[in-house]
Order: sequence, then C-alpha cells, then structure tokens
Amino acid sequence: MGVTIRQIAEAAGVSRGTVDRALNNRGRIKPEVAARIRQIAEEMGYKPNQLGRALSMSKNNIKIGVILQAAETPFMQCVLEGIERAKEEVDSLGGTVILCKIPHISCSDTIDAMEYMRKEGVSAIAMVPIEEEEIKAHINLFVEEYQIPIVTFNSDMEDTRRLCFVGQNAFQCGRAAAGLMGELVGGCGKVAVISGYSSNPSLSNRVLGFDSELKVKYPDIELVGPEYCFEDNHLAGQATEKILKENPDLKGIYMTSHGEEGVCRMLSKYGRAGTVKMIANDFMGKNYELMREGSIHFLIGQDAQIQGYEPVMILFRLLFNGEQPKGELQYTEIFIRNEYTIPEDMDCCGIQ
Amino acid sequence: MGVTIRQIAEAAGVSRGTVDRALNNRGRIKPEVAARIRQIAEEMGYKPNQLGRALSMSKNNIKIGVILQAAETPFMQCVLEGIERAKEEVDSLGGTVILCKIPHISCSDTIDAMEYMRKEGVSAIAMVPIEEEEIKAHINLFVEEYQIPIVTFNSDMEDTRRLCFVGQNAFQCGRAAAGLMGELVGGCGKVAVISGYSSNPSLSNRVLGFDSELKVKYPDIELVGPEYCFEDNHLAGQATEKILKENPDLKGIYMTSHGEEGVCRMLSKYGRAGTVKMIANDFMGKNYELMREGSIHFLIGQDAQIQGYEPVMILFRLLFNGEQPKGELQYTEIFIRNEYTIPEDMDCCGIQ
DNA sequence: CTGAAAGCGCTTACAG
DNA sequence: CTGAAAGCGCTTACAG
Repeated sequence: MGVTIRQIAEAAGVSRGTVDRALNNRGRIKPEVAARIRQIAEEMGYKPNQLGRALSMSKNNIKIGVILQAAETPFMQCVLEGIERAKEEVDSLGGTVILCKIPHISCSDTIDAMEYMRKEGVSAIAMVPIEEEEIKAHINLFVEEYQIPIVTFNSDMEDTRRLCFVGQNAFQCGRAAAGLMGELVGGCGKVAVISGYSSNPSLSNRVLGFDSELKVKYPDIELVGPEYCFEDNHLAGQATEKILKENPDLKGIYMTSHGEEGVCRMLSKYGRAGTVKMIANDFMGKNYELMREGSIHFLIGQDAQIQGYEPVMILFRLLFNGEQPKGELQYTEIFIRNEYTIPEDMDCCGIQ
Repeated sequence: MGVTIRQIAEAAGVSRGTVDRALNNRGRIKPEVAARIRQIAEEMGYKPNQLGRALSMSKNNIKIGVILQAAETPFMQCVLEGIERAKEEVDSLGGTVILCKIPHISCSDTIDAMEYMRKEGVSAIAMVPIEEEEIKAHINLFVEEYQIPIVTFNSDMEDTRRLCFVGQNAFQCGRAAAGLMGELVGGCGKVAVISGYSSNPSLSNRVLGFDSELKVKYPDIELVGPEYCFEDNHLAGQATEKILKENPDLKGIYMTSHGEEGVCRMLSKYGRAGTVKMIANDFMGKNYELMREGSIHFLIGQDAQIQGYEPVMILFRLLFNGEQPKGELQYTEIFIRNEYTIPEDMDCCGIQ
C-alpha cells in the first residue's frame, strides 16, 4: 500500500485539496507551495491510487460510442465480444459504452449512428468506417468541429483526422501467406489465389502482399488467378474446379477470404485434398476442422477480439488519464497456426 | 453507470449493509429478506462496481508472493516483465506483491523464500518449482497446513496440491515443430534435433513431441540425434559440425533450446545456411535477426510475459473475488512466426 | 490562493 | 437479524 494524498498533506502542513491542486497542475495555487508539495510527494514516493481516482471521477461519467458494420458476420461477432469485454471494464471503472450495430454496410445508417451518439453526448467514438466521401467528411467534422476523437478499427480511413487505427496489416498478412506457401510447395510450381471481392481493400491488399512477395522471394512459382468467390462456398468450389481443370499440376491455393469448405470439398472430389497445399484466413467456421483433417495446412488469423477491445480502451485511457495512443497505426498480431497449435479451450472466435 | 447498492436498498426499504449481506451471502440475515433483495437486485440489473469494492477492500491488503528461478536468464527477464505488470495492476487495486528472484536454481533458496513469504504474511504464492522431493513436500505443507494456495508457472509440479499451472505444453510444442519441419523438408530425408540439457523436462518433452509426431505423420523422415549443446553457442556449433559431417544430406535442424547462433554460424561456414531448414524456439536473442536473414525458417514461441502475469492475477482474482482458476493446466499459446510476422514494436521479449 | 466538506460505491466493525 | 456510521483515496464545488 502506498503513500496517500492525506499523508502528503500532513507532511506538508496543507489540506488534501491543496495537494491535489499541486500534483495535478490544476492552478489556483501559489507556485512555491506547489513546488514544495511536489517535492515532498516525490520524496515520499507518491503514486496516485487509481482506485480512488476512478471512483471519484466516476461522477463525470465518460461515455464512449461504438459503431460496428456488418455486425451479423461471424468475424464481427468476435469483434463484438472484444467490445463487450471493453464495455465491462469501462463500466466497472465508472464509464459508459453505447453501441450501434449496423447490419451489412450502410453509409446512411453509419451517419445516423454518429449523429445519434453525438446527441447522446459521447466524448469519443470507435467505428468501422466505410470507403465513402460522406463518411470521411463526417469523421473530420466530428473530430475538428465537435472535438469528438475517433478511432477506426477493422478498416482504416487513412486520409482523415481519426486519432488512430486498430486492425490487421492486410498486405503483410498476404506476405506471411506467401512465405508459408513458398516453403510448402518447395519454391516452385503453380499456386492459385482465390479471393472474396475485388472491391474489398483488405482482401485486395492480401492478394497484393501475397503476389508481390512470391515474385520477389520465389520467382519460380507461377501465380494463377485471383479468382473471386464472393465468400460463397458453392462459387468457391466452382472456381476451384476451373483452376484444377486448367492447371492439373496445381500445387497450392491461398484463400484470402471465406468459402474454404467449398474449396476443400472440390479438392476432395478430385482426390487432391491434402496434396494441394492450402492456406486460409481466420480461425472461424469449419477452418480448424479442415485443418485437423489435413485439407488446410496453415491458418493465418487476426485477433478479432482485440480489434473490438483496444479501440474502446484506447479512447477510455485517453479520456480518463489523458494517455495518448502509442501510434497512429496499431496493427494487430498476425497469428500462424498449424494443426498442433489449435487452442484447446477457445471461445467462439477460436482465440484462446 | 449502473444500479448501486444504495438504489437497491431504497427499492427494498432496507439499509445498504443489509443489501450487502444479502448479495454477498454473508449470513446474519433473514433468508426471506435476503431472497427478496437478491430478486430486486436481479430485476434492477445490479452489477457490483468493482471500484467501490476494491477501494473498500484495500484496507485488507491482499499480499501475494512470487518466487522466480534462474532470474538472470533472458527468458525469465521477460517473465519478470509480466510479473511487474501484474504487480502494478494488483497495487492499483490495493494489494501487494512481493518478489524473490533466485539466481540459477537452488532448492534451499527456494525453501527459504517460501518461509520468508510466510513470515511476511502472504495469502498466496506463485512460484517456479524445482524437481525435488523437498520442494514437493513444502508445497503440500503450505497448501494443506498453512492454507496458502500455490500456483506453479513455467515448470509444473504435477503430483502436488498446487492450485494450477501456467506455462507451455512442451510436448505439443515439439509436435508443432514436427508439423512445420515435415512440410519444410517435403516429408522425407534426414532431420536432426539439437537440445539443451537431457535433464530438463521441458526440453525433453519438446524432443519427445517432435520425434513421436514425425514418426506418426512423416515416417519417411529419418531422425538424427538428439545432440546436446547445453545452451552454449560454441558447443552448438560443434554439434552442428558433427551432424553435417556424418549427414551431408541433412535437410533440417530443430533446436529445442538456445545456441542458435552457433548453429547458424556453422551452417554458414559449410554453405548450408538457408538450405538446411531450421526451426528454433523463443523470440529472443538474435533469433529474429537470424530469421530475417533466412537462416531460421520458423520460430516457435511462448508468451513469456503471460507466464509471469497470469499466475499472479489468478491468485489475486481468487483472493479478491473468490474466483476459481479456469482449469488446472493453463497452457499458454504456442506462437508460430515466420519472417513476415515479426512484431514491429516489440518489447525486450519480442512479443508485441 | 487555500481549506473544509461532501461525495463516488462498497465493506465492516459496532450497536442494538 | 438489522441499521447507522465510518472509512478506503481521490476529486470537486463552495466558501473564504
């Protein structure tokens, strides 16, 4: 147990309020007195007790808004778990978190949500942005005009005044896949890419990272595709069939996005499951199962929970302690898993 | 902001103390009253405010002891960081953590540390045990006689009354390495193992897991070794040279323990760095560097910080909330990294 | 510029 | 079995 403000007040012969003013630079105090108190506090090794601080400040009620897109998808469900965890922590520290879940992707709903939060009097917002000029303008409006700091997560919106971004470095994710694939196929042969949507920047960046790194590090690998499957198993299966027919000597497939089951089913049908090396993304759906049975060789994942948790906590720390985020780009870790490193007691998101 | 005990008291027409007794099963309350209060609390959606709770309880001063072995090693330095983080958190919640760092491995020092902590009045101990009957007996004595719960970390001590263990599943770690190596060398050829000490159970388990999984999954791989290098670069180099001379067609090396630099230097000398596939453990020393330059292909790591952090927090949660640990064996995650998934802004331990 | 007091939500002796 | 009160360490109007 540490030194308290009361002990310092006694040692300095002043009141507790005066110590508070000195230590927290609140002004309205004679500079000499403040200096003397600060020195005494230093000598006594004073460390403010966060508990007292938080409890006392809980009158202020820090309110943070969170806007989630595509809330119905499994991935966002995991992100949501992280948000809920942060919410519990903020609650227990006397703050409040309000959440808007937007189904699918909607620009107008997003703007409505932002406006709603402003009316609710939030002091900060964490949100998944959408690639739209209107959203961009609104983010800047909130930050500059209303002084409401904004953290983006999952997708970034670089050319705005947002405080920082929390999410995956998709390009690097693709490179990691390339490094794995290069070793899996022994550095030569044909490797295909199946992606989800050509319009999705995260997925495109994975493809880009994968392609460019293969070209640099494994120039003897020939790239096939990308084919697009719109995250649909049936379409993914069709794409796989097409690729297999055109490239009977195919050695590997990298999937940037969902549709893994469809691919694996088709590989099985052609007797190629396990021999065509496969790398997929995210610890969800049937992916662990497919890895256990040998159809998927590596899974690359992001910590979805952290993507929900951190943005909220970054804002809370900012508002509560004045603590600035560590950097503008907070990339979440890129996990590589094989069948031996599947967590045993995992939550719905497959992260331990 | 949630419902408070005061609001419940008003709603129920009783005092706050009575609500406290009802909600925390403290007895000395008429069962019907207790039941009614609990129902009201439920209806109002009461969640205890941890802040008020902690501040109030900080009078009790929960004291937790931590005993660290081989504290001078880089790995334990990282574990130490986790301990420090836990200590800060416990401090800020009104508790105390006292720490004994034991240099090298000493049975008598460990017992002395345990006795010291008991005299200091700790309510629980987190410790790295040593494989000695005396330690085993002492752990049981503390748990059974003195009612001081003990959590082991880093190494386990299975047949004792310790509450739980936090650390790596070394056998599984070896299997993960086998899965990687099998793919790296294309499922056939000669693969060597270099370990640290034959007497260290963690290292032996890695070797065991590696060997057994290769036999099952890649029967065409021929195992060489294990050689022992006592975590010394020079000896590791000699072992490597011996292996290379006896097996000019060597395709891979798995190192369970330190001495990586020595191995890589020798591989370079023979012009085999990069072509002999290498898998090593832990994100420390020069390992990331060796991976960047292509000498090491995969690193398998454990979250050393968590190994320090969790044991302390498990005990704190137990003493503070009566929260039981989730399971007896809390295996930390097994991370696989290639050169593309090296965290950018890492602390000394190489974990983000 | 400084102090005395009330309050944040909970727990805990102490009376009764 | 129940209540009234003090206290944990801090912040914040309110007086002066």
